Amino acid sequence: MNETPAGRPTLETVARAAGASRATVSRVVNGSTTVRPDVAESIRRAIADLGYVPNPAARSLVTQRTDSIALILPESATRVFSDDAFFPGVIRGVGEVLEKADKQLVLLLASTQSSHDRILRYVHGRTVDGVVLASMHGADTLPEELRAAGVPVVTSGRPLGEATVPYIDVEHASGVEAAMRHLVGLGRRRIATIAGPQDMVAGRERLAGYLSGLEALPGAVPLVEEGDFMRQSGIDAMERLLERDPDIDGVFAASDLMADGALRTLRRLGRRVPDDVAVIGFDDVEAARFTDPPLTTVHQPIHEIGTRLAEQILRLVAGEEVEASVVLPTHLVVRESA
Amino acid sequence: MNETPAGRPTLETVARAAGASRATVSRVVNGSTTVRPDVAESIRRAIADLGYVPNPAARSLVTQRTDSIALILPESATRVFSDDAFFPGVIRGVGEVLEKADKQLVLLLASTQSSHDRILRYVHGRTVDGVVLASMHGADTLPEELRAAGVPVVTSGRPLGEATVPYIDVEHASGVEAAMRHLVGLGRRRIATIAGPQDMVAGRERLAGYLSGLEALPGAVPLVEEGDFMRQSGIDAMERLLERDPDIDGVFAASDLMADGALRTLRRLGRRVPDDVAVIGFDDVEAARFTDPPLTTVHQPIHEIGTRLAEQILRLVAGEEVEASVVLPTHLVVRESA
DNA sequence: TCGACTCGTGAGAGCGCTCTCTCGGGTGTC
DNA sequence: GACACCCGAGAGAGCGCTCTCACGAGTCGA
Repeated sequence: MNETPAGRPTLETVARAAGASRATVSRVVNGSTTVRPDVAESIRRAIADLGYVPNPAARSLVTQRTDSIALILPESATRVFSDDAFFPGVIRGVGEVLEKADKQLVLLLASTQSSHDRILRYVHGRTVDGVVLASMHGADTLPEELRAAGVPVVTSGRPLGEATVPYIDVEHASGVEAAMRHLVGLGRRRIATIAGPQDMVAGRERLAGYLSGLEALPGAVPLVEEGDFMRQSGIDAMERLLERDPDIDGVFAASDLMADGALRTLRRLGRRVPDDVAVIGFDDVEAARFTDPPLTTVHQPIHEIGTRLAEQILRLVAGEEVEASVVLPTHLVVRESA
Repeated sequence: MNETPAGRPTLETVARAAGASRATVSRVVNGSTTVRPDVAESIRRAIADLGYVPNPAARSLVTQRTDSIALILPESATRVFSDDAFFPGVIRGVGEVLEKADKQLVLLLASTQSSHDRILRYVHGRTVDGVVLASMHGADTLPEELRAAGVPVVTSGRPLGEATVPYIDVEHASGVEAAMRHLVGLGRRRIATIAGPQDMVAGRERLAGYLSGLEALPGAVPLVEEGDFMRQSGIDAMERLLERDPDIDGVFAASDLMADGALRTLRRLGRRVPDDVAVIGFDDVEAARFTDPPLTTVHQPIHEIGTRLAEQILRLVAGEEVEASVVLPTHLVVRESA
């Protein structure tokens, strides 16, 4: 009935227009070198003329690949993790690398319950070739389940408990230790910490860094209050800390936001920073340059976490081996608060 | 050779296991009601036993749907637009609604040049059923091109120039006017503004709101410096403003970040806020509660922008009509800076 | 000059699903 | 009791692509 189908051109359409077979057109589309140059050229022209674009569904049906990677963000991460900057930073890093590799980024926001199943369905349905899992809280079973499903997985942040999948993380403890050395070097002797949530590895390791850094001070007792990485919790924790010991002269906060909160409490209670109390944060988010005074903090390479995550998952998807873990360096950025 | 294929179960596998035909299993999977209950039940059991999950590629090959929606974020938006909070906020809103509708969210980060083509390829390849376009700079041609490609599109923020696709935006001008009334009501007479980029509608309309709000002050001359929505530009713009007129007693900044920057400059130059100079921002991001003093600002419903975007694109994809535009209300949140 | 290769190309199967069409058998009507 | 009807279920085509296999033509050595 219809000689010229109205819809999108298919391989068949292109083949007819170029006077070649579907197979040869497919070869050209996929960059095979075994096609005679002039034939390839006329096929390319036909593709351009017709505006042909391969149908990815048809392609993945046969190749069993989808050329897309899922990035799973726990709901909490979308607003909590240390700072909002973490989330966009990682996404951009991942996106950048995936774009170069011509892979799609499928975003799965894991809001609690139901999403767990939904994610597993996606993965079992092979909607994606691989999964990047960002900053898990607690001992989430998702990494393990995904691994069991036979899908390549990389996580951001070492999982609590035994690590069963490759991960990318940063040197939490050594970064904090550098911060502690800096405080001690400034002559601070009563150093407290505002720790992060202890159900996250980042929270735990930064606390561990504080404790080990404290060993440089013989006889010093740990002074710890826990926050949730957000600003308000830093404000509150600093109050509790000062109640417990009014003579604190140094504070390490496990996130910049909490450090900023601490700064506010200190200012409100009449302490001068850094004169009376030196404060160091962790993350080095944009806002750290704008606190009052500008925040000395432990820098972590957020963007690189994203690019590394993407690189690893691409290698796994390609069937290559990857290191069980990549731990990126952190370093102290000295500004005015310490 | 192999009676029991090792791979994932297909409809065929399930059909054999349940003693039914592929068609009937398909009916059950897709919730058709015309299947005898006992048959449906045994099929469901077979599905559960085998862990069957439909292959989305095969499905979209025949249905011509992909059940996924692209969210396109210009590179700049991922770090600039008003505040980082905007980006995650919109994503979460969009993701939330799409998840409920069982659609996938495909994130396309449009980093300048090449991505333009890549996006068009995606869309022409029908990798997605619809597109949500976030906060375009300038007179981007993308909305128009997408529309021409016959793909449902919704944009966030009214595009500059003629709007050819449905959009979601907020009441910039009237929100700013409320802010201006507030300043005038406080007795301020020399009111300046730190405007946003004038190649973005948000920047223009907020400036328009300032100008129209200024009309309540007979004889008042507009005092405008332009920023880029970021904090540093607010710091700088406020300096220029004070050079031009040291007696400024009110400032409207087109973003909270710029307002925070202005606050810093004012403090540094010895102005008291709000006593000497009252300051109002726009956005009502989290950080606005923590500026010094806490920022009076125009609230915009970031999360709702996301949910509305998703709702509209879902309706378009479903073939329904949608309003050419949805403009969400803004309102003034009075804190201490004005 | 002939057989053995290589190289470019086409034919055709089949990926897993949906959906139309068809058909058998049960029900209802007069 | 005969006919029309409806409902549940199966057969089979086909979505657009990749990839194996086969084949014809050209190349080369003996």
